[in-house]
This record gives sequence, C-alpha cells and structure tokens, in this order.
Amino acid sequence: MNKGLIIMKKSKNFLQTIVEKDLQSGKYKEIITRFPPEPNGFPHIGHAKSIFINFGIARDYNGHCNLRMDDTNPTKEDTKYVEALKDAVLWLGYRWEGNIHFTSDYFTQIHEYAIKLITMGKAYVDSVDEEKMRELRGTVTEAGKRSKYAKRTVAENLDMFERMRKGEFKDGEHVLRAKIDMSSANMKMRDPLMYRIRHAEHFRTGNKWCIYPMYDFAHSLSDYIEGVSHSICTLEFENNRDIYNWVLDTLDLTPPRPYQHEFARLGINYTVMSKRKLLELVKGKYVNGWDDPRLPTIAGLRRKGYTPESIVTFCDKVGIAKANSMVDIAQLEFTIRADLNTKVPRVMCVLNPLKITLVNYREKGEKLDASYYPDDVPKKGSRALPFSREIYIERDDFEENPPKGYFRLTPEQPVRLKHGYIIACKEIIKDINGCITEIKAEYYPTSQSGSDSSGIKVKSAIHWVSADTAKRVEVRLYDRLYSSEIPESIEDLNPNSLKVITDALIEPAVVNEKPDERFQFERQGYFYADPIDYTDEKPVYNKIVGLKDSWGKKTKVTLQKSQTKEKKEQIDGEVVAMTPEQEKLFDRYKKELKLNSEIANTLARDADLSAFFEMALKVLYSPINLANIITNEVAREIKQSSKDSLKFTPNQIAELIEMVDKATISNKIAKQVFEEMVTSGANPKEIVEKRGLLQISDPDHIGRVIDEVIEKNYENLEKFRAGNKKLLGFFVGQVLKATGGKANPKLVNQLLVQKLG
RNA sequence: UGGGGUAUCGCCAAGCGGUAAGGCACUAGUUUUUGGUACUGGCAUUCGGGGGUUCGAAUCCCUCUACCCCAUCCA
Repeated sequence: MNKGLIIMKKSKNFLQTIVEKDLQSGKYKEIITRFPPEPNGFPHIGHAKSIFINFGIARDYNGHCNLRMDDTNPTKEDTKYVEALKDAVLWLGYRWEGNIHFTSDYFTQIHEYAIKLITMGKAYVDSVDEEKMRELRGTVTEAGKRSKYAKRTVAENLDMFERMRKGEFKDGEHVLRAKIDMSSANMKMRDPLMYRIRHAEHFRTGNKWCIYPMYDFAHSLSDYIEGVSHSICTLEFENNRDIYNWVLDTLDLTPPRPYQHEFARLGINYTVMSKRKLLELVKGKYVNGWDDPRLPTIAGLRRKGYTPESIVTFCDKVGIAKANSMVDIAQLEFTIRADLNTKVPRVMCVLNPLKITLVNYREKGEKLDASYYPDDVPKKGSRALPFSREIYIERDDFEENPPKGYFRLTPEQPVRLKHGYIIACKEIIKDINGCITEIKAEYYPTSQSGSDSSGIKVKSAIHWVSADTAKRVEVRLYDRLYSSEIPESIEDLNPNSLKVITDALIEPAVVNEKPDERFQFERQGYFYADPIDYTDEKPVYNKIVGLKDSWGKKTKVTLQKSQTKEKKEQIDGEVVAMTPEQEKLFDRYKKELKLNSEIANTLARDADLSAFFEMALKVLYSPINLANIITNEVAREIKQSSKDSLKFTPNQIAELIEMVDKATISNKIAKQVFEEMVTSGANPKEIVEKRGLLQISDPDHIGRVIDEVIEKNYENLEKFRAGNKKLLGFFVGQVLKATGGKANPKLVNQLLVQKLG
C-alpha cells in the first residue's frame, strides 16, 4: 500500500471504539472480521467502503479479515462474480487471511446445527404455502399466528427435514423455521425461515444439496465458525440482529462468539448504487458493460483511471457512522485530483484545435526542453517538445471579442505558449460562415520560456501542439452519469455523460515515450490510457476528472441557491392525555409539593418513578431536590434495569439528597456519587467519605486555585477580557478540575466573575 | 399504525457536562509560465423543535417532529 499518500483520520469512528473496548476488556484476544458479499453482482464503491472497514479494522488492530462469499442462494449466484469480488479486494490493496471462504463450505455444519435446533424443539418444518405463510405472519401492528404444522413433534420434524434434504419434495413444499415468537414486534422474529428447498445446481456444491440455509441462519453460524469477533454490516440489517443473537444464543455455543454492528451504507449523489439499477444500466445498454467508466463499480472506476489509493482515502475521509447520508461526488473527485496531482506527468493535448501560423517563424522547427512536472511537484523528468511554424491551440483559448477578465489570446492580448514563446494575434481568417479557421500570429523571438528577455507581460500560458508532429488520438470525455442529484430512473440519465473526441491532437512524447499511463493534460484534467481499447495505432485516453476550473465557474451563469433558509415551522403533535389518577398525582405534586410542571408531569406519568419518589420522600421531606434527581437521573437507571435489580434504594437517594441539602456536597458531586451507587451499590455517605468528596466552600482556598488557573491560561484571560464571555465556563471547568470537582461551583462562579472583572 | 434506527454548516463528520474539531463545497487574497497546485483568511453565538435539571447542556431528563429500515421460501 502506498504509505506516504494516505493520511488517515485522527478521530475514531464508533466501530473502532467498540473494538478497542472489546480488546481492552479481554472479550476477544484477536479481532477477526470478514467481508461477506453475495456473489451475485459486480462490486461497487459501496463495497469498497465495506472492504475498507472490515480489512481496515483487522489491520489496525493486528487481527485478520476473511473474504467470504455468502453463497446460499444457488439461483442467483455465479463464479464470475467471485472473481470480480476477489479482484476488487486485491486491487484496493488488501489481502485476506488464508483461502477464500464460502458459506457453502459450512453447509454440512450448518445442517447439523439445524438438526440440533430441531432436537431442542426450537425449529419445525412448516408446510403451508407462501401465501398462507404471509397471511399468518400478521402485520406490523397485528400479531401473527403459527400454522398448525408448528405442533409437529421433534421426531416428525427430524424425519421431515431429512426427507427435505433427500429431495423427496418439490421446491416450496416445506420449509424449516425457527420457533421463536409469532407475535414479536420485530417482524423478523416471527418464526423466520432457516431452510428452503431449491432443486438447483449450486456453482460450488453442484447437486449435493437441494435444501439451502437462509441468510440469517447461515450468516450468524458462518461468522461463528470462522471465529469472527465483529460482524460488521449495513443498517438495513439492524432488525436482523435479534435473529443473529437468537441463533447463537439458543445453540449455546462455546464462547467467544461474534456480535453484529451496523453502519450506514455509502450513498453518492448523481449516481446509483443498487444492484438492481446497476444491472438495468448494463442490461439495457445504457452503458458499455460493468466496467463502463461512468459506473460506480470498482471495475468502472478502475478503467476510468481512479487509483486504489484514492478510493481508500475517499472511504476514510467520508467516515463511518450510523446516519443515512449522501456524499457529494465532488468529494470523490477531490480525492483523485489530490492523489494524481503529485504523481503524474503534465503533457499537452488539444481537444478542439484551432490552427495558428506563426508568420515570422522560420520554416524549420526546433525542439524545446519541457519538464513533465511543475516546480511544486517533486518529481524529475522531461521531454523534447517539438515546436514549429504551424501549431494548434485550443479553440477556447482565443476570443475575438473577449469577455471581461479573459486572460487568453485576443486580437489585443498576447499569450504565452506553455514551455515556448509569447505570441500575438495579427490576423483572423474566417470561412464564408464567419467561422474562424486560422489565426495568423507573430512570435517574439526573445521570449522563449526560461530565457525570456522580451519584457512582455502576459496574463496566461496556454497549451498547444506542433502541427507537424502531433499525434491524433481518441479522447473519451466522461461526465456524471445522471443529471439529477438523486436519480430515480433512466429518465434522469445525463445525455452528455460520454463525449468521444476522435481527433484530438497530442504531443508525440506521450505515445512514443509513454512516460506513464496517467497524465494531466495541461489545463484540462487527468487522463488515463484506456487499458482495453488503447493500441499504438489508435491511442485512447479516458478522462478521469477535470481540473478545478475557477474561470469556467465564473463565466457560467451562477445558478443561485435560494439562500433564504427559511426555518420550517414545526408543528407539535398532541401529547397523550393523563389518566384521572395521573392527574390527581400531578396536582398534588404541583400544588402541595411545589414541583414545577415538567417534573410533576414526568413523575405523575410514570408509576415506577412516582413510587420510588414517594418512598424517598417518606425518609426525607425535600420534595424538589428529590424529585429532580429522581426524574433526571434515577429515571434512566430504572428504565434500563428492571426495578428489582437496582443496586440502590430510595433510602439511599434520600441520604444523598440530604447531603446536598446540607451543602455537604454539591450537585455535581451528587451526580458523581450517584454514578458510583449505580455500579457498586455502596452507601452515599461511605462513598463521600472514602473518596473525600466534601465540598470546598472556603473562598480563600478557591481564590488561590482561581489565581493558579488564571496564571496558566493567560491567553484565555485576554480573550475573556476582550469580550469572549463564553470562556467563563472554561475557567469554572478548570477550577473544578483542579479541585477534583469538589469546589462549590456557585462560589467558583461568583469569585471568578469578581476576579476576571 | 407496532418495532428498530438516525437528526451537529450546502454535503460528510468529530464531540460523551466545562472555549462547537476536521474535510469537501463556497468565498476573499498571496504565490504561480496550468484561471491547476500550494499557502493565508472567511465561512454553526449554536447542535431537528419546545420544555426541564445544572453555576454551566450538542451532551442528562421529558416531550414533540422529520427521515430511513422491517410484513422475499433475497442477502
């Protein structure tokens, strides 16, 4: 892997956090991940993200990553896709551990696990048809029902399952289902299918099996069999996590076992990523095959000229999180530009030629020495660049009636030929239609690049080729595939996504010397010698990406974005009404105990909470403080664990609040103490005593600490005095930190305000 | 509609009670024989909305809203 270029992000993503925690706690001694695609389509940049995550985490934490083909559906999968998947991983620079794995390698073991589940009474053979099954499954709001076949005995199930395996039944006649819960709120848990009959030839196991395990069953077990520690997948599998856990838990396997974690899949605007849509584009010949450079497939990106490093960098830069997101294609384009900028030679190629005759130049040409790299790219190399009386420049680089701010050649404005001379326009030749066919110009003999003594100032240097030696080449200009940011259908395709120029003119060294396969065509963009269609007779270059073009942007009609970001008015929904009992409680809390409405409301609506509160209140009559901590802190713990497993009691909470009331400890400390009560179940007073958490309310003491803090943070003091009042919080924090959180924060605040003035 | 998720700048994304990181995009300027690159500066008084707790809240509590996923014998 190219070490120098890729600078990885500093901040950790949530998966790395999980992995580190698991490593630290000793849950796993090695991190094992896997990249588990189904070989039923060509990998795209979304797969690259998954590859980056799985292989990347394995590498970062000295573990390993398996490449596993999830081949449980013989009717869809094919070996040609496994080759494409292998290529993608390798090309991106990753190596998998050992051989490639296949879920089909585990069919025998998975089958045994299925039998075990049947024996445990946790799985059964169902024999209803598809339609009936759907009906029985219920809906998201209504519970489902089990079919009558769920009552089959273990022996019967064993027998039926064996007959399924032996091929005694036709497709769809029977299935094996896990016996979980037909009324589960999670639809995925309503007795999910484990096995179905498929009399089809599998590309690896041939006709050995006619029953195949379903994803949920096979995937969890394959992960387990491979010793995977972190099973990382995309968000849409969140609901499947319950089955994943169910399978591994009920089988009671020897630990350690894998756990599933989900991240958001990659979305990029102006393109599509779904297998279905990609297939449609290829099948419908909207593009030229899976490696069409306009496609976001790995093969396409690769053929277009993207480097693997740039794609890995891109994956790293967009980050890994759980929010559905749509990354701007500009981000990808930036990454490849940044990569290529420091790597590839600059050459000149004229896409749309305009002939220039240098009327004062001699008949015989000359060779100019031209570096392949600009000064800011630390690479060496140059070529002899032919120059002659007749040259071609880009049609865009001449304007008869230039707009304001135009830097290139005009009747009045001279321009430099990159690596060559300065020229000035003398005469414009037009055809009968008024179309410019040629420019007669003069060159300044003393203006040669590198030894210019002409003293002429030009606004820009343009690219060109010498007419006698230029080579004709094909250039394929690619633009984004879709013209709409979030494409819906074929109608959104960009009709100009491919523009082929068959007669571009390139300087000869590019095809003769072939200094590289990727180039920057000076002032235009990065190009790649097409790996398939390129021949010495007919060189073909693909446009990888254009250069940033701030002139083009300026001249284009500025498409205005409505910058009036009017805040959308948010309509609040109805809050569920209180029951009469709750209402009564609410009134008492509010009127009698003087709690504020919000606290009273929360308390009154939650029976567990109010019960806890009432008990604490009997011990200590300090309704407001008690209610506050109970609704804001205790509530969380009550919600998480069932009431009885709480490690602390209402008595202890009362005890804690008593200390707050007496100003023995501050609110801040009270929260700290509470945290410890939650985990250890110790008595609050003991905690305070043991850890010496008594509040410091001595102004002199605090004052001394403040002075120290101010001294250490002189810069911030300046800023504060200059008007950055937010910094007060910073100072309070520092003082509190210095006293181990024990200083009385109110006092700290007061004193700080005085001292900072 | 039940369940599971997610909301921090135009687009990504850190942040885990104490000064709202960073990148892309945008923008202004410097350098430049690429209108490129590089460099410098500007880009969130505010974290989906509203309340509450706290000396102090993007972070804790309550509540509402929006979006995504789940009712394939696909993965």
